[in-house]
Amino acid sequence: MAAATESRREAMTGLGELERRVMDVLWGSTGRQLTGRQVADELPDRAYTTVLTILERLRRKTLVERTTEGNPHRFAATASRETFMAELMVEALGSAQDRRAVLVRFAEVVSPEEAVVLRQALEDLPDDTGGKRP
Amino acid sequence: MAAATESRREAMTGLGELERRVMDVLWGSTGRQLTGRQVADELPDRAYTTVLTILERLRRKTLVERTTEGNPHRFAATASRETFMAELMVEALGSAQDRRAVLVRFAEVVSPEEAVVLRQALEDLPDDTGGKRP
DNA sequence: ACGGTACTACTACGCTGTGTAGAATCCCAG
DNA sequence: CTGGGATTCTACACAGCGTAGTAGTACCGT
Repeated sequence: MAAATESRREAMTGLGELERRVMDVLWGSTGRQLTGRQVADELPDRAYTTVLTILERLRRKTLVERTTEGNPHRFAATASRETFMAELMVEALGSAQDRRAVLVRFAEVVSPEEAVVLRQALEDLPDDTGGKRP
Repeated sequence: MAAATESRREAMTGLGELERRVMDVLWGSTGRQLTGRQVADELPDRAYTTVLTILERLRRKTLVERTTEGNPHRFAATASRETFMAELMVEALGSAQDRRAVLVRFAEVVSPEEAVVLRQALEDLPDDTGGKRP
């Protein structure tokens, strides 16, 4: 099989298909550290060594960390899925000059439900509500 | 020279370095349609044909559209930078199961100034504040 | 102590995407 | 109908991802 055919929708994360699946396993394990074997078992259609390679590459990308206590190394995601996604969003935002405009556009583009959630989340912030202007 | 060395920060957009520069030219031209020549002139360190190739690839990705009136084709971005970025953010959001959690995290992660902007943008929305349910 | 077993590390290869650009072709103006 | 720019075709190098074998290493049971 081939590799990167990610129609940019998937490329969003900057990860390949299998890389994402591996991260999903890690994220899905309630933050618990998993051995390479355990991760590989969740991906039965891939060879164990393949999964290990991916885990190592993910480690280089600082998405995964490894605890080397005893022999079976254990792997865990360095950030929760939510944090990762949120950071992704912030990065997208950050690469624009006019963040303001992007945010406005974003507010327009998200679904109404999400707008509500977001509004709520912003209100629940410990921070001030008042007139900050950059 | 080599190609994709985009440390995932840049890969965010799913675009390569030159592709992004080309988009920047297009976005920077106030939405005006530019000929391939004009775009290439903004990127003096690249060959004209190189720029044309990129433009064509961008067109395949539906990021750029071409108007074929007369001979000098004219190119323009299909969406504003802001819209593109905002869509990118939405995509990141959409690829998570728990959009709610991501949004909450996002609210926490953005800078206070941006939180304010976002809040404002959400309030300025023509939409209602209350309970929309599809 | 020795062999088996499991784990890790090293190495390699094919495919696709991006950057790069020359070559070939096309089309309009003069 | 000819020159010159514009457009399209074709090609190549290199990096990243998917894929996995092989080799090296540590541990465990007998």
